[in-house]
Amino acid sequence: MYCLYPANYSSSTTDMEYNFRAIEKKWQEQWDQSHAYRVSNNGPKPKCYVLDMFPYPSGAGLHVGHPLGYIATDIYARYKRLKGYNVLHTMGYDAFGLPAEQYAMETGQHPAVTTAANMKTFRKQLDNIGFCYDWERQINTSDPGYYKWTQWIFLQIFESWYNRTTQKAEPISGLVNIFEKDGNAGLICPGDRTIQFTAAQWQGYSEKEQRDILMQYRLAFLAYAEVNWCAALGTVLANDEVINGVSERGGHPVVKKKMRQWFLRITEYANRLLEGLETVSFSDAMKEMQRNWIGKSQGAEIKFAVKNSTSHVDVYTTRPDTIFGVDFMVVAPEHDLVQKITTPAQQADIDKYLDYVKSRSERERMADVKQITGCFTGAYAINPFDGREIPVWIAEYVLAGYGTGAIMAVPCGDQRDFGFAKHFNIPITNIIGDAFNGQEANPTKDAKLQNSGFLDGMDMRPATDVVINKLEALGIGKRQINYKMRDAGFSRQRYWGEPFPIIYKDGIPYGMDEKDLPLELPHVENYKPGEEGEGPLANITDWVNVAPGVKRETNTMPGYAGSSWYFLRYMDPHNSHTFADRKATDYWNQVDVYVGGTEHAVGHLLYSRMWTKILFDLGHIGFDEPFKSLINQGMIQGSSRFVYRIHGTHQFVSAGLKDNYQTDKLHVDVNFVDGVTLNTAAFKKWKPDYYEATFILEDGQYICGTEVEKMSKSKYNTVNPNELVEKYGADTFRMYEMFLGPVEQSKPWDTKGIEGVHRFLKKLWRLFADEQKSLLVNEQAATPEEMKILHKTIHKIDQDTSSFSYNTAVSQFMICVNELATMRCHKRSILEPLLILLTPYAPHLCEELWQYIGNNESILNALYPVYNEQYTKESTFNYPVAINGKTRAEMGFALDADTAAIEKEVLASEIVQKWLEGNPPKKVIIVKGRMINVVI
RNA sequence: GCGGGUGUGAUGAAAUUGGUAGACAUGCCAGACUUAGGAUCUGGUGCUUCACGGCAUGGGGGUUCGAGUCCCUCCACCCGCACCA
Repeated sequence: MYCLYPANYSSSTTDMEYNFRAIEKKWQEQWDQSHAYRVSNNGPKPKCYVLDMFPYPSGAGLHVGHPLGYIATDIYARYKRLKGYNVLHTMGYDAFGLPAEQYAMETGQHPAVTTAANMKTFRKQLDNIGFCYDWERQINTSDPGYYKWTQWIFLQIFESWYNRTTQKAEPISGLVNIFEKDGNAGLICPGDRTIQFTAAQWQGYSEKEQRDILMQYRLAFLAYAEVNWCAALGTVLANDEVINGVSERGGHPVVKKKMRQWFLRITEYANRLLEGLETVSFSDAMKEMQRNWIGKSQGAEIKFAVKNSTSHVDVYTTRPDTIFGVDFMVVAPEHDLVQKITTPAQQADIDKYLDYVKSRSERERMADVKQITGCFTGAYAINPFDGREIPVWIAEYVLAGYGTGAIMAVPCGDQRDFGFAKHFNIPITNIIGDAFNGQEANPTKDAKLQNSGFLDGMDMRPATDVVINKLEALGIGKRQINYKMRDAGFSRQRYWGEPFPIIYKDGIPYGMDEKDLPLELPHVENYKPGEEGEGPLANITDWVNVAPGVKRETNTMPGYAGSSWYFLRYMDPHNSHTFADRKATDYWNQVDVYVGGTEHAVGHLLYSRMWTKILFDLGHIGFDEPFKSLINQGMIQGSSRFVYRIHGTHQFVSAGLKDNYQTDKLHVDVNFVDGVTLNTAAFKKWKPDYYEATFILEDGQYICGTEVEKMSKSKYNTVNPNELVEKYGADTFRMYEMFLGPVEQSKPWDTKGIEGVHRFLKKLWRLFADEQKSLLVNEQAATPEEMKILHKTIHKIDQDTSSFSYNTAVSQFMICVNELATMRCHKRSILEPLLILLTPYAPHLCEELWQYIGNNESILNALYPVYNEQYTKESTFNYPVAINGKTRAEMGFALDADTAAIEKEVLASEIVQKWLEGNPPKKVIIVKGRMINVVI
């Protein structure tokens, strides 16, 4: 357990010890009353927008991992304020989501009720830590006043198409105008490339036919896609709820089922999302992840005729140069073509294989590379260049959603194709001569082609173009840019999400009238799914059926709907006329610094970037990238503790002795463990099961096993920030979280070191006041040494704070206070600037001392001290003197000393003479102000 | 499988970005003050050696006067993979 201080509940802050509880309470109340964190949407100061990824308000509350990023941004926001900026710093809740609904199913409590309660808990925990959020701007995505605008934006997307010529989203009404005049000539339909019609044809279409075509162009559109269908539960499951092919709850089988669902056509934005990365400052790793997700590749689409059939197999390949090495084709099992080309003789085998694939998750299909599966369709494709017959297979490793859902397999050049060919005894054609050894594929691009018809003898790289040109000339293929990214599924068969502002008239979807928004989520009595896997809303018939033949959409939007634009709502959160006033969005513009975890690298960040681009294209905002810079906080992991129970008994054996027994490993609450030593008395009282526990000790103690895992309630390794704030105060807690290490780095939580930070704050306090003598601060002039440490500190803190290097900033504060304490410096001219520097980190303590030494204005608005180099300049440097790179001595020289003079003195020194052993040095390297190296 | 990240004392980490490895803390050891210490202060603390010295930044190799930092290669762990948010 933690060591305990005597409870220090005095409400007075005039006694001269560091009474953090009273101080923090006092200033939090005062700042609240004075609206110290209220921010206006204008003013003469430059703006700065500092944003945290807002949390999902889970029932478990905050643990110490959550505030890591929040503290970092809070320090930054306070720092920028002291530097003279108008800082927008806000917090809210991403309050729609699956856990609340699951909880509702288990307990019958309405998600709105539990969510409100959770938000209250979060707020209390956040307040405890002393953040400078403007809480008047708090938002909640499940509030109708908020999701009204989520629905409104959805309608904008629904009523838009992506004009590939102008490269932006435009209103669908403009597209209709074009169709009426010219048909869709030159406007490739993104939903179905085969759609072609003239103006006359368009005008002849029925409304349904016209709207069906428009749907293929819309940026929010309906299409069929597979979901995880659990027949036993009668519901669609999230990937999270499926474990090894069965439902998490109940262990029932889960299969794929096609359902009509909403999608966002994010693929139209693929290229802009890629290019936009050049304009933002995200880490290289983050950009790399987004690039890989978008997955742009260049290659060719090739049409292969199928023998004795009118069908053809379209494949996408990045390596058209290897076309003579194609030994088989693989079509995705769910591809429409499969049923058309399978021969009667193979039908039974194919059906069996399709059943198998239905039970496999996409992840399993891609990850299980050792287990090669597939099935021959009986059909043969024809190589257009040499007429070779190529067997067509289906295999789970080819996914329908990528490219054309079919590949040409070149075993000598692709390892997976190679493995497949070996496994099914398909003969391998070698088109790269010696570069292929027959043992493994060689994916080289730098070989000379052989066995390749008209390409024989050609290098692979130029051959690519030759093949594509020929394909295009023959009209059986074309150059094609492809993206791995798929359109984003936007439907959930769930209750607790935004209802779609869509009604179906005779099955045709229409957007609702803006003036009827928000379409509020109706109250339901239970959360059971509707028929055929529809969401619970389908059961509320009088809500669904608006009028005869007029029905509402019963799906709801996914979690990322509300979070794709929330940063805009903070700018103008109470506006009831628009999602955010254009003046406000123009003023605040992009988020200057956005902080959150890497787990959002490809989901949330890509979606919000897309929404921003759409709103920009449609003229609603003036910028097309939401986040100017992004910092990824590391994950705080939990350090779990384990006890070992001898199988079938109540006896627990210490970790060092466990191998002598057959034991069960059980999590134990980390709060019962000091380091690795178990508090056996507390453990026995933990659960009734353990009341009769007995222990086999080593050296008189019970030692626990340890493991680093995700911090989670179920693993009993969570640490609640409230308890630490209670014991040490918010200022200590804030600084300790920062002192742990770089914000970007993941690390397991360990409470042990928090004492050191607390001691530091107490030591700082004693520079100002003392139990016996009370106020110590005096008006004496500072010495050069004192000015030197002060200005060194200003320099380092300013730099580190602006670059989010908070761990090293905290150590600099410690170094500074240690030195000042040694010098017994109590001078106002030194301590006052130091307090301002520290304010972003420990605001309560700094405000208290600031007022204590006679300031009347709040330190929150003080002026940041300015570094003056003149106080830190050194005239001499203590050079490390190395022999062959190994430091052997130190010698001091003036920084402006002559190199030759230094060399002479170094060579003459006793230690260097000793190592030289009378020989002349081979070389002497002198780096001014750095080091000296003598090579012998 | 693919993609991204991390690896330095007993522990969290630092290292002016190729220049004294281990700053600052925690822990531990010794001491001072003290009725007391859970306050405070002082000193010590990578490993090894009596010492001179030698060895140390996940393993192996390389470039360099000089490598934690750059290059090659191998290993271990963590995170994500499209319906958790």
